Amino acid sequence: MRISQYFMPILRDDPKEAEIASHRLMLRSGMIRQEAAGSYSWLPMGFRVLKKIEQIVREEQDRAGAIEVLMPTIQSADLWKKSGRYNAYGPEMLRIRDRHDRDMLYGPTNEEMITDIFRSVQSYKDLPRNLYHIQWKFRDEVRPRFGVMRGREFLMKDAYSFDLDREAGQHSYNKMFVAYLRTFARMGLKAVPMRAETGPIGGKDSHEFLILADTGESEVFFDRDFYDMDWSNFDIDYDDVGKVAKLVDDFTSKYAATDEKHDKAEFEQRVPEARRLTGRGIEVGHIFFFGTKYSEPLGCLVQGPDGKQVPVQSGSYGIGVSRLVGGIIEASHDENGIIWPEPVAPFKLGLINLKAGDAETDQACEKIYRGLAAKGVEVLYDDTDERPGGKFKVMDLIGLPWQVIIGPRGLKDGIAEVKNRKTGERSNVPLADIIGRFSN
RNA sequence: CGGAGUGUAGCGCAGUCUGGUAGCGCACCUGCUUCGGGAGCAGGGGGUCGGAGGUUCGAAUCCUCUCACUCCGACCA
Repeated sequence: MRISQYFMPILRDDPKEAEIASHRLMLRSGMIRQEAAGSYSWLPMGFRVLKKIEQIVREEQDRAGAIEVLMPTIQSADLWKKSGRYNAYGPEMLRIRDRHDRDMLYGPTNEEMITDIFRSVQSYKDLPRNLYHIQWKFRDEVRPRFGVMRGREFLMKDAYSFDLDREAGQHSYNKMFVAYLRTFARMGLKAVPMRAETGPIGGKDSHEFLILADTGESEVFFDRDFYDMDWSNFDIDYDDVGKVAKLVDDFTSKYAATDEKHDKAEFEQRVPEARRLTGRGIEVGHIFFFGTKYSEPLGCLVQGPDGKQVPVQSGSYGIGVSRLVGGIIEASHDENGIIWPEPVAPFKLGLINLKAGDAETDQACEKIYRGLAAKGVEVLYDDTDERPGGKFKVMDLIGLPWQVIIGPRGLKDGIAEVKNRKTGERSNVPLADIIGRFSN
């Protein structure tokens, strides 16, 4: 993409309303634009990141055997009245009337709807199943803040598992647990699973996945061992019940809790002082096992091998996709701007033409730009006639993992400068080697 | 929902107390000089002053109502 043809409204100054780093940087780098309290338009740069994250989530859900569907944002209130949550949910739920005066709502979640969908299944032979979708939700928060980290409208992946009995349900829960470890690790995050309150959704088993960031909403206490574990390689056979359970055990046997669940005495007893870590965390995922909480009232029954009808056992599994965009920035930025982990970066590298309009420089840049594009490398090419200083600032701000800098000075010797955004490391690379270096 | 604020050009702000031609910086456009970490000079464009009503010869400014947004607290993926 050529910046001269792109839409990337960079703000030179900090917008006054943005208090935290991710919000400030997302506005400055032209990723988002606020439309109302807690609701944002995703501009090209932000949208690219959102889609990358969404795709990683999708791939890991699929890998774990979940099946993608898409349910509407606007739901009929009927199902919610049946489950009892229409009254229980409170003003967070945005209630709407259609032209026939029917009660509708903008879905804050989809347990009722998916359970109703699943009622068509009659036999245990069609279990287990796990259905998920990635859809916009709306929760009318009293006080939205922190940009996309706590908006009212947000993109969420929610999955729902259906099993015949508690034991099978546990395996479904464990599979999602492992899928979450993989998902966050692929984004360059260490999201620590912590035992959680089950909250209004209810249920027995529940874990939250939190990433560490100073601006996190809750205080967290955990064992340093988490950081020494292998977060990169959970290549696992999801059908191997024992191995999946073992991995979950490994990650849940160590102490980790948010302030809500924190038990000081237990923490001090189980974790040696040298390994005790405290900090703040941002919740990016939450999984529940809630059994028959919805299947019973909504009549989602299947016939077991013994011919008896039983309500299915369910769990639900959420990931805050749009929140992750902010969360990743909170976990990865410096005073100059964003530092994107490569798997979610909007572009892999930024190509800077230091002297646009100069025939030789233009030609060298053009050759590299086309060469990389031909190899499928995502390049943002700054072909504008801005001054070098401004280009450097903007490129650091938007945080692409690599910068390739080409100007007359290096061109004399046939070299380009390659800069790593994260480490700041620079090296001179012969022009002829650039394309090879960045093609996979 | 309690408390505190703010709405004036794309962004950041002054002007409001004390009514009298709507300003400044950045950004933007034109030209010239510059050109490896946010350049200089000259010229220029852009505003229903959040909205409605009122007072007045005259309202960004005073009065009434209203809407939106931000921050702190309680609450949350």
